[in-house]
Amino acid sequence: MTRRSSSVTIRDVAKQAGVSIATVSRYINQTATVSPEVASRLDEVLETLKYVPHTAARNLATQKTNAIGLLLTYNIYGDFFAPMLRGIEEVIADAGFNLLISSNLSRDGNTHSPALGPNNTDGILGYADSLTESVLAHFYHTKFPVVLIYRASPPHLPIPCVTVENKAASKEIVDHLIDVHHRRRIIFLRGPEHQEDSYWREMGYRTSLEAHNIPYDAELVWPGEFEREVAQTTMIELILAGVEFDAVFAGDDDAAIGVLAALREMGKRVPEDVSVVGFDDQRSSPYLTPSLTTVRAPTEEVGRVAAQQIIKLIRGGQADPLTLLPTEIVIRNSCGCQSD
Amino acid sequence: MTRRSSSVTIRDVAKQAGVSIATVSRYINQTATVSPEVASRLDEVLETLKYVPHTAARNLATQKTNAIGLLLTYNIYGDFFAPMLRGIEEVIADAGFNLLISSNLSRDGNTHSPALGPNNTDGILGYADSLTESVLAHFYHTKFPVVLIYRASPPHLPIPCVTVENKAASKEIVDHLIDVHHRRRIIFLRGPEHQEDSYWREMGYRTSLEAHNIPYDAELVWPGEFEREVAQTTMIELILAGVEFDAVFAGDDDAAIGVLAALREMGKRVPEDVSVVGFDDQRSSPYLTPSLTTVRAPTEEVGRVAAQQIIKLIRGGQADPLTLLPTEIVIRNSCGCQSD
DNA sequence: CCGGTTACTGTAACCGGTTACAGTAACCAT
DNA sequence: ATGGTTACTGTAACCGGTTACAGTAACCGG
Repeated sequence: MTRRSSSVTIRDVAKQAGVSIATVSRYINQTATVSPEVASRLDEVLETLKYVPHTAARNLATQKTNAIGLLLTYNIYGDFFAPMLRGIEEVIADAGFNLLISSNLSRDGNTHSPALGPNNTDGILGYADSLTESVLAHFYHTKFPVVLIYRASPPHLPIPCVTVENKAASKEIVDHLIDVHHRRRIIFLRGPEHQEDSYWREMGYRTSLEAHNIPYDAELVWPGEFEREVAQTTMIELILAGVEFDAVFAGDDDAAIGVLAALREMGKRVPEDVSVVGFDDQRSSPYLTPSLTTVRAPTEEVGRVAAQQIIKLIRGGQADPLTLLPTEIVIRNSCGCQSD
Repeated sequence: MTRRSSSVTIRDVAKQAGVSIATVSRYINQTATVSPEVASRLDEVLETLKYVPHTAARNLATQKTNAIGLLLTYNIYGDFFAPMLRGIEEVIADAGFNLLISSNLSRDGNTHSPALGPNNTDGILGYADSLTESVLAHFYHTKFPVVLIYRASPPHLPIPCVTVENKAASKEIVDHLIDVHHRRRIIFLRGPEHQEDSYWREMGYRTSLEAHNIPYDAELVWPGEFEREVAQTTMIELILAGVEFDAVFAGDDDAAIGVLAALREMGKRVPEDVSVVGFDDQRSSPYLTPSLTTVRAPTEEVGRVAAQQIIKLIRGGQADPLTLLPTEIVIRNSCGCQSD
């Protein structure tokens, strides 16, 4: 066939304007000055021909892709995902990069290499456990820019990461339950095992108990998996089993919704009989009944910061080893307070 | 400098294996058979060298990018976004494409050409009004594959689109209000002007009224903008203005949340005094008080279908001019029914 | 033994840009 | 006039793949 692509190339422009392709390239990229006459002639030709440089050709020549990859895990549910993406997209677009997204559930099973990497991106953002440790190690040793989101870097791989402060806010919200509402038997619903957020939230919970001389009681800590249904059935079982408690720290807001449903179902009043608190401050949390006391995580900011970090790295700079974004507790009614 | 990129190229592989680069290429792409000895030698070399073909080079040579673009508008809030993306990503990944995302809020203001187009994607998915009509026309005439999501194609541009059935379900839910709950003065809260979903939902509302011989009353139709706050203040004003009504079709679930808040604030009971229904069935809708009667839109399916269509187009096939995904009303308590 | 397949392989010309290097002309100071 | 700048421009060699075309050897039927 040898049919050239129908698109207009730099040579077409050069011919039309009566200059060499090098001049066209230089003018377009502003990498050298061009005589005024040539400039205006080029302006005109570029306009009439509607020339757009071919990305692949440019990438090949410059050895840059101008794209940043975002690696996701399959479980992109949840409210927090859209804001995170917005944060990322915003700064990436402003910096003139494109965003490439891939989730690692790809059909090729567990090929150790992800769909995004050095050959099609200038750097990648790895969400949670979307990257295995071995891939991470490989990227690290080849100095390929990577920033981790919602995940700490593995032991011997000092890869920059950005996530939110879980422990302090968890302690604070449990403190609130104890200090303000005099709760002492507080159930904690864990997230998925080996999940970092979950781990640190539990640490916050334990730290608060310790600080108040309340012994840790294994009978009060159960799986909630950050999921509504799981939390709901767990709570129902606990109640049926006769476990005594006066408050629930649900792990996250999704689980809190399940807890609320379970308590209503079992005839317990919130917040009179039991206080309930969550973590995340989802969009719907203010509108639950009662409105949910929880912890606000600056999700969009996480995205923004992560994007800034990877861009800094790509530009040859240093990134911060660890960015822990502050969280704040937001008091509503489910704990027993009377907010507006 | 002339420093070659550190990455291993097809020539390195060829040299190591003692064959020509053409042979390596053919083996990798399975475009021709290769003798068994060469094959096994290549397997080995590929493995030890960890060769990964350079995407840009391949794109340049084949004139394909193997990527699909998704154009977004700035307002990617909302629950519906994550599922839509999941649907898209799922089928795109399965088909071996990459997903490129860009929102059109880019700093270069309203440059008429979007960041994603023929030079860096094989086809694009345009969400809502992310593409201007003139760009759409240009793509259409150059036969560049485009599929529209949540938007109908403009008059003279038969571009495939996939969206959700709004009118029938809206009529059905208003029918329910009238037939089952004997409501007659039903407020409708419009979405943003010129928004297609909003238009068809209003058509459904009107059609239902007509079918029941209830005259359309302009006093009952007000802006809700699909936003919580707007809906809430609108409702409060209406009540203060003394408008009589016994039901509200909120336009969408977000607005319904605002309506619920306004009614509570003004001392009206739902559903005893007024029935409230929404549209979308957001994740939180079952957990509102009372649980929200609404319409379920198959958002993830929209993403999947759109992705399938664009892939079909890219592969040279025909796409369906219009895919209208069915919606279904889901009855809960806010209308007055007693669901579980 | 010979012509025609079949199976495989290599050479070299692309794809569409960027950029090192060399060259030209104009200008300036000596 | 001479040499040294400065300002601009063109030639051609890349970047790392794909693929048309040509070539070779082995095999097969007559």
